[in-house]
Amino acid sequence: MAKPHTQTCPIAAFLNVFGDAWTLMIIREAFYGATRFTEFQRNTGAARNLLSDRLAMLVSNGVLERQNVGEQGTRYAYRLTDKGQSLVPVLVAMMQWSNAHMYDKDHAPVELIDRQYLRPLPTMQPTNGDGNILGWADILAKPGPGANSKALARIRDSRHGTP
Amino acid sequence: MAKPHTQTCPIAAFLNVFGDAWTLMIIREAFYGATRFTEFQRNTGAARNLLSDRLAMLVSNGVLERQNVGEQGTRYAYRLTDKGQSLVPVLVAMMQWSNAHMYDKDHAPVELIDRQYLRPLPTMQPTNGDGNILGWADILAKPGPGANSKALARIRDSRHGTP
DNA sequence: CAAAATAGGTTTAAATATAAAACCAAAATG
DNA sequence: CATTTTGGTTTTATATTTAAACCTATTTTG
Repeated sequence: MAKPHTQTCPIAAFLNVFGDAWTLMIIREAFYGATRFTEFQRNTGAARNLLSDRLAMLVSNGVLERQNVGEQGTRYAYRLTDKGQSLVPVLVAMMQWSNAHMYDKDHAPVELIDRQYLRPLPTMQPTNGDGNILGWADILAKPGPGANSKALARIRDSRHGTP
Repeated sequence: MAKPHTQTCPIAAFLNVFGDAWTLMIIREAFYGATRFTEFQRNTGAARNLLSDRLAMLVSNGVLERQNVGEQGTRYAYRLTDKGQSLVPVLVAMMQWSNAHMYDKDHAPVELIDRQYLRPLPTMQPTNGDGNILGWADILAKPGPGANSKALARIRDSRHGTP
């Protein structure tokens, strides 16, 4: 992907890395255990040149690392770094939204289950420090220490920013 | 966007709607309070033809609804439906990941704050029914009632599916 | 050990999508 | 009633994606 987003915004920054049709499919496969180029290709169906580009992009962004695995080189394994592993909440949120809204009741193709007790995971939701669930109305988007003047203007103009 | 993903998979289904550079920027703006075409255009920077396509796609997917607002028609407001509102966990997970991994320490441009107590939100994480935080290793991807044979094979072949 | 198959790509051409600007009609504003 | 705003559509140039062919090094097979 090009990087269309120049805004100083965490969503824009996220989309500059993951905002295309294939990158999160690659991440999904990495979580499901894929490590080899061919495995990603077979399981995602992405064109090989795109897959090549995206894997390199993810490595350069520190989301995956490429390890040499063959005896004489030219065999590689792509694995999630810690940075990549911490995408779990994003993937889970996406799966839960899809399961709830994209399929008829009780027709989800994949369910997320607690491995220990074999119960479905509750829907992830934002909470405050006390564990109370927060809706969007309870959340304030506050300019952080890295906000520039454009970001400040955008947040100020929104009907959801710091009052 | 085309819809490249034919897999029976909640991530693929999600990406068929949101897997491009602009759609989630539009959703972000909707959460921040934008409702009008021009407002989305100004705040995202998307080309007008693309914005037009994407808004129509989101309406046809039931994520936004288009309400007539002018007295004589041809003035419209796009608002999040309940389905759209329930994207909050996805957006929050993305923002939290970005804040943690894409900026230097204490340089996040936007922080999410509990509006009542004015404290930063804790990082959203998947939990089990008892509220215990689960890592990916604690989660099982189980074929749901809607899994077809291809989905079953993919989950079985993964190193993370039902044993 | 030779032959065949596999891994991990790169290159190329055609199809598709995006970007940017121009254009337009209806409605609101002054 | 002239001007501006809104909500688009159309057009053209550019960039990206797709699909297939191609390539070389390494493994595996017989």
